[in-house]
Amino acid sequence: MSYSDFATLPCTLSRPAALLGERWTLLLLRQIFLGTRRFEDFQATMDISRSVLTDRLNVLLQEDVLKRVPYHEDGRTRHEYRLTEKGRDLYPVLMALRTWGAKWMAPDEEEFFQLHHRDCGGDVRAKVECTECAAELTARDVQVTTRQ
Amino acid sequence: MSYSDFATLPCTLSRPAALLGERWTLLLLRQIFLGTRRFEDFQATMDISRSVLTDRLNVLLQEDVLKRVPYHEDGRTRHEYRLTEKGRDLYPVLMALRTWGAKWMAPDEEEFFQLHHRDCGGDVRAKVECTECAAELTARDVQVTTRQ
DNA sequence: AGCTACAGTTCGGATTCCGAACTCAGGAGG
DNA sequence: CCTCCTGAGTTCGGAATCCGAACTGTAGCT
Repeated sequence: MSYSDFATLPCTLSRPAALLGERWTLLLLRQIFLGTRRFEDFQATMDISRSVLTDRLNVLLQEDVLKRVPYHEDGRTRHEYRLTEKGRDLYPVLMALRTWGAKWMAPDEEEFFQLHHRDCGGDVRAKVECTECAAELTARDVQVTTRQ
Repeated sequence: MSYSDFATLPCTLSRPAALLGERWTLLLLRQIFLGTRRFEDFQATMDISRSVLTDRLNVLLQEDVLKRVPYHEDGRTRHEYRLTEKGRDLYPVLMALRTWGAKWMAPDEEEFFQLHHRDCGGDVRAKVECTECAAELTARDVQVTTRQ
């Protein structure tokens, strides 16, 4: 079993983990959620090599996380990369990373960006809950049943 | 700015994203949350090369996500890798991946493992909420304010 | 026609990864 | 004491991936 086999295991955790676990992919998604959409802007802000950027964008297009959308500027037609619904749905993953980072890897300096609930100005955090009783859960509250 | 610079940016999202975005790291954490603790078992179940496994474990030790704990077997003392509190706190990240995977990458076959709330047997899912008003949030409900 | 900007592609060298063999420590068995 | 065995790495040569820089192609503007 090689790395890429985890992308096809019948496991709803290994599949996303293999996809997003490739180098640069999480950082690329961060940049996208921050509003970057164009090849040149990804390249300039992240300083990723152009060939790897091409590859990662293509993988995310293929997985239907991103879509190429035409736009007009100076009367020209170009394309930009935007999140699909599937891609937007990755928000909790990024927020879970950020919530963890805020607790355990917080920088001394000022934060690079801040997030607030539009309606009430409150802070944003990720959590795990039970769909039945709505209790907030930690790893210890959850029973794992492995197949066989 | 190279890849590793994202690990030291004053950004609570880029730091975890750079750490967990290295190849194998998310899959390694998955295996740990499934109960694997020993070098040989990681190597056998994931089929990762031994040198890369050594490297990834060392990074997670250095970041205080894992700790080496002595154990006894056949009268011998060996060491195993266990989650620290910081490591256990990554649970929402893995659950967010799984929630996304269940919605968008679900396999046709039977799931590799299942999760249930110990107390009530309910399903487990990750979500994003506002710490003020407790509303569940999507990317569109959140205002991003970039520094400067 | 020439210049510019965006969005890639190509390619040689550097880095990382892989697989297999090797090392090392400690206990068991003789 | 000597040898075997096992877990946990380390080493190393070849393969794959990544990087940086240059190159290509397309379309509009002057």
